[in-house]
Amino acid sequence: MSIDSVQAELIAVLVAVTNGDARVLTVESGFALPSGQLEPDHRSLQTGLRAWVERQTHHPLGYVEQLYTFADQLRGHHSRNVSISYLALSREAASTYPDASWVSWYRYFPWEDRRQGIGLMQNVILPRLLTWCGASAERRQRMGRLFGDERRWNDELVLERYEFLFGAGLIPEALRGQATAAAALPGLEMTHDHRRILATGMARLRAKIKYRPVVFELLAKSFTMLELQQTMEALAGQELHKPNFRRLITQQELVEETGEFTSGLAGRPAKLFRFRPSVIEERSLSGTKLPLVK
Amino acid sequence: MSIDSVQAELIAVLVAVTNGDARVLTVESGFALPSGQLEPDHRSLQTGLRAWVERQTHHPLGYVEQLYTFADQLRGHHSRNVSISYLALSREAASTYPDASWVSWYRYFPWEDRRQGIGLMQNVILPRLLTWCGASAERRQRMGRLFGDERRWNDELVLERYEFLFGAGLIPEALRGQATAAAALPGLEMTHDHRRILATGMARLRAKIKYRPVVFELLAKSFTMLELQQTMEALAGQELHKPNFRRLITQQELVEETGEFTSGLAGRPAKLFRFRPSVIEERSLSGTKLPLVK
DNA sequence: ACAAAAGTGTTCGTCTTACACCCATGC
DNA sequence: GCATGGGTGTAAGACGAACACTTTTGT
Repeated sequence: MSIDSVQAELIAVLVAVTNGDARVLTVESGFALPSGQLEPDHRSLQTGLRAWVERQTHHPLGYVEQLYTFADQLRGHHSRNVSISYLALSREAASTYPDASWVSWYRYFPWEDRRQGIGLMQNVILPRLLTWCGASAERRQRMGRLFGDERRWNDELVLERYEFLFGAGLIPEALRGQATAAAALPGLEMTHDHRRILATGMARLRAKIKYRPVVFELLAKSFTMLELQQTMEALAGQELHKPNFRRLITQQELVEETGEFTSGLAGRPAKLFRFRPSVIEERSLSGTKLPLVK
Repeated sequence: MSIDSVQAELIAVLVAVTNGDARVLTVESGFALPSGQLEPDHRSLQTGLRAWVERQTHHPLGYVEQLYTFADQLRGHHSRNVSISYLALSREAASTYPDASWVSWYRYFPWEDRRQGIGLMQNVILPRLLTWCGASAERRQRMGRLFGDERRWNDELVLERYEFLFGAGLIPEALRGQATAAAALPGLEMTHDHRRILATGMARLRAKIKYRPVVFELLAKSFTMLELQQTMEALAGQELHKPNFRRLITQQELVEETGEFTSGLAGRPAKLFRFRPSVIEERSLSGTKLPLVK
């Protein structure tokens, strides 16, 4: 039972939604997620991450949640790198530090955005997956469950879909060090397994918004129903049924009217709402619900 | 950006269900969860845990899932201990290694078992919590949501309830190093924050069985509907409505008849079922549902 | 015969989904 | 007037919970 020398690193999936666009904070021109070494004066992992991100972005972090921990074995050494990844919600800050940029997460996962139709899916991805499946009934079945069927698309399977595509050799990260450079799918590449970590964060957030009122961390203090809906849609990558969305939100008494209205835009002025702070506690114990597509 | 010296430790919440009793593997006479140092020859954390538990219990591990990672700051040192906790499902093995024992998890959390009535809750816990709440409406409200109300008890809030009791000073672990030794609640103590880790594992498992068919990791190859139901009840700490339970399970086509029957017991012989292996994949993507109480 | 457990049918009410429609503003 | 977005009512249907009842064994 030898005692191992280990380094601990924090990796953040920091999400904001701006203009109906779900974005992550990246470094190295979008090629990496921000990460940093755990420092000895941090009392806990969470405070360590918080301090570190706030120093970088000059913006207070809202919700923070641990995602996953994994260990890389450093070749040749008896040393090891433990990476602890976090999901954090924020709003896009004016002053991000140099070299950092907010990038739409759908640039890394174009197939996860179904709001503008599913042409990419049907014309590019499905055909290539089908050839990879070949005669294997098992592969076809799993493919059907992950990707198929317009109706009953499960938005939470981001990671599973990524790993399926990875296994099918359609993800550049999977091909590193291999000669077979099969043409990759549309979608930006990332260093190491950062794209996998991002997929984990997306999946977690898509699941989370359905039973905890974390969306409000992504919105301004007051907002219209449409803004709220479009934020949800940006995260889910799907359109929602407007009338039912309104009802669901109001029924749950998550929000209250501010008394103000929007103006100057097309259409009838919309009521402005604010989040009822008293429900932060409550809802975390019961659950928030969403209507299904369109 | 100083590089920190870190040790990594694995902690397991290893669960089995035997005779309608949900149990965890413990060491030190039930005072600690099994844990071990991460060794350099483990390729990943998961395989490290797997190898380590299988060596200890001589039983193959079924389902394994990461729970949470936290860091202790070692006083006086510039050194740090990173603990990575796991939930693992197994069946009780004949040969566990010396000093290890399976203990019902309700011995640590008696209030989480509502199958034999809720006398403890009503007679001991609620009165003491009420005095602690005093006039604070906020505390009372939160208490009501976590503990109250017979009807609409949420079985997944194991950790939240533990932390509420912790905050109320009713958990011995909270009082260490303090003079005020208020009489603690029934329920075994554990070292460090192992009881909190166990609570995390219980909560995760109670949530998991509702949307992934992991229960089958805990059962023999063939089983009756009643055995399946009692296993679920042991985990949930609640009784389920028998006729509806049957229907829900059969409707979902999770199981198939083996053709065999039980015999020798009281009552009408029961059909034996086996889990349909083909659904391991499927269900992990859709979901399993359960009826509510009694 | 009776207790104990297995197993089935059906009703009632709620929640989800979808459709249809009216309202208020800018151009 | 008409396009755009805001907002409400309601009916069809799926699903969950509860109740009543029949069947098959051991003692």
